[in-house]
Amino acid sequence: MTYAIGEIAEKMNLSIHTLRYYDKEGLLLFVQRTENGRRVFSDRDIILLSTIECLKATGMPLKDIRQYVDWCVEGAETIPQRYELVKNQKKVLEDQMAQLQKMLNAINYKCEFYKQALETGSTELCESDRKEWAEKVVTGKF
Amino acid sequence: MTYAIGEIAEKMNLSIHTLRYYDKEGLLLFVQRTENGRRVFSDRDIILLSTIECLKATGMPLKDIRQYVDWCVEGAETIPQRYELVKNQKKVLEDQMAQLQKMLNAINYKCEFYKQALETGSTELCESDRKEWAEKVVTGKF
DNA sequence: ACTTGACCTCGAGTAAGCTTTAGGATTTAT
DNA sequence: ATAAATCCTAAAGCTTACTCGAGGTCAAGT
Repeated sequence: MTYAIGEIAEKMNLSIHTLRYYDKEGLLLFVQRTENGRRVFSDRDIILLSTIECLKATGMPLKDIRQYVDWCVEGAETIPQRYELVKNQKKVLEDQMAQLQKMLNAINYKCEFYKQALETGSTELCESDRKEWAEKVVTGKF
Repeated sequence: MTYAIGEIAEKMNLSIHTLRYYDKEGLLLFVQRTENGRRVFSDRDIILLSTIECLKATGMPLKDIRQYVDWCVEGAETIPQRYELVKNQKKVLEDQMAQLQKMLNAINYKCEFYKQALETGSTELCESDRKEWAEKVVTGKF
C-alpha cells in the first residue's frame, strides 16, 4: 500500500505543513516521489514515522532524530549507534519521569493546601507556601 | 531576609537575564524595588518563585503561570481559581506521565530489538519495526 | 577617591518548531 | 471537459523562552 501526504497527515495526526517541514529537515529522506514530485509514503514509512513520533514525544530535538533516521537509511552497520541512541533516550526518559513525579508530589501538596484553605476559610496570601515546601521544590527533595 | 537578583539567580539556578525576563513578563509582580530601582527579593518571593519553577517544570506556559501569580497577588478571594488551576495542572501532569510511560514501553521494545539484532547479527533495515509496533505507537496502545 | 563589581533598561538577536502565504501544477470527480 | 480538491516549492511570519549587548547608575572595597 502507498499513501499521499494528506492520508499520512490524518493517520499520524500531523498537519501536511508539518510533514513537509519534517521532510525539509531531512526526517523523511526515505519517502519516495512520483515523476511529478508528489510524495509517496509506504507502510514502512509509516513505521519509521511512528518511531520519529515516539522520539519526538520524549522531547528529542529534530536534529537528533534526523541523526537516527540517517543511521536507519545507512543500513544495518549503524545498528550499534542506533542502539546507543535508543538506550540513551531511555535514560533521558526515565529521568524526565522521575522529575515529573517530584513535580506531581509538589502539585499534590498545593492541591491539599488549597482544599484545606477552602474548607477552613483562610485569608493569608499564599500561606500554603511554607518555607520547607519551597526548599523541597528547589532542591528536588520532594 | 532580603536578597539581590544575583543571589536569587544562584539560589534558583536561573540566570539574571531570565529573572529579568520573567519580571518583564509579569511573573515577578510581587518583587519590591529600592528607591534606585534595584529588585529586592524576600523569603516569600523565593517561595512564590519555587511555585513558578514547579509549574514551569510541568510545561505550563509563562502566560498561564502569570495568571496564577496575578491571582496570588489579588489575595485570598482567588483561592478557588488557584485551586482549579492547580487541580487541572495535576491532571495535565498525570496525562503527561501516562504518555511518557507509553513512550518508555516503546523505547524498551526498540532497545530489546537492537540488542537482539546485535547478538544475532541481522541485516535488514529497521526490521524491528514491525507493523504492530507502529500501530501501537500511533494508537497509544503500548 | 576611585576602581571594581553588581545592578538597571531597552532593544535586538537566537533557536526550535511550526504555520501561513503566494503562485503554480496535477488529480479526481462530475 | 472542467471545476474542485490535492499536491508542490520557496520564502516569510509566528510563538515561546530565552540570551546578549550597549550604555549607564549605583554601591562596596581599598
